[in-house]
Amino acid sequence: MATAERQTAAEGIRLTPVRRRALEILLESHRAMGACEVLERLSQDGFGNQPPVAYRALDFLVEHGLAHRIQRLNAYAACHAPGQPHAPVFLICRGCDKVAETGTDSLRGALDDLARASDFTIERMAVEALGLCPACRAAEDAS
Amino acid sequence: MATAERQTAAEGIRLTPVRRRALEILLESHRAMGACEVLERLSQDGFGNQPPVAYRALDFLVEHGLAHRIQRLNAYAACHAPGQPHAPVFLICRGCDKVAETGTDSLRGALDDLARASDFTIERMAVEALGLCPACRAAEDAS
DNA sequence: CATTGACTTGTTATTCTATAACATAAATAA
DNA sequence: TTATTTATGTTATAGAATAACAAGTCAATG
Repeated sequence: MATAERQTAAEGIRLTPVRRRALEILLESHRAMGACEVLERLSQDGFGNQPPVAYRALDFLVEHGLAHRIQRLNAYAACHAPGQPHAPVFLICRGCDKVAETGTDSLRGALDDLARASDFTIERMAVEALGLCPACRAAEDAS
Repeated sequence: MATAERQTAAEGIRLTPVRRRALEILLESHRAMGACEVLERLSQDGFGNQPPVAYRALDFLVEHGLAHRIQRLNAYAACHAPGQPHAPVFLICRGCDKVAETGTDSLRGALDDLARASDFTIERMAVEALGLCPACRAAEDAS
């Protein structure tokens, strides 16, 4: 959160009350949340209760690298390493729906090579893996 | 298409008329298509004209590796290398919406390493990169 | 201070995407 | 044949996202 404040201040963009609260909500939950879920929380705190309120705040966060959008789940999650450029990898558990964010330099390297080879300019990317986290795998093996 | 027939026959699954036609439609278009777009074509060919008709056929194709789902576009595209296991990478041009499917072994290696390190069982994954294809970049630079 | 212009928020309405649930029909197995 | 599974068609509904407009806020300039 402090990082987010520093970053927005440095870039001269405005972390307004709704946006700030939306980020806090994502950070507090420690998981990916749907826009409607975020909206519900926002409206409880006195902000508007129509979809655009949530979508605009979330879009802003994604736009400025403070949050990620998990396409597969139609959900959003706070970025755990804002500021520094990275090729985030999301490990999505189909058992409990938890999302872990990781990433490696070797992956980034492989992607950069690929972009060079195909002459494609990559501006933004996401790697989403669906599977089972250790806990859910254990549960499934047991049954 | 011939590959698809061989594969379904080998696996003992049924490539029924709707499914077959859906795959043909994807193959003919050489691009990613929305479910509704596919539905329209299917209904023109005498199949049902309600959403589930398209979604079921497309889900089947994705399930069996004959097509991919491009999350970012809410669209589907035929797989260009069905059968063999791969970590497909989609290069999505934000200018013309064309989608190129590539992939490298080094990428797959990096992802496998990641999965091992986090003890996460990856069952399925997709890498989607958004950016500009050579043609659209040239057009943008010119303006 | 007043006013301009850019940005932000709230609201209404609508569009697009996807699935649940059920009835019917076809294919496979016993 | 009969039973069982699998697939299709249809109705209805749920879920996700955006367009368009009105109103408010804010900083900067004259």
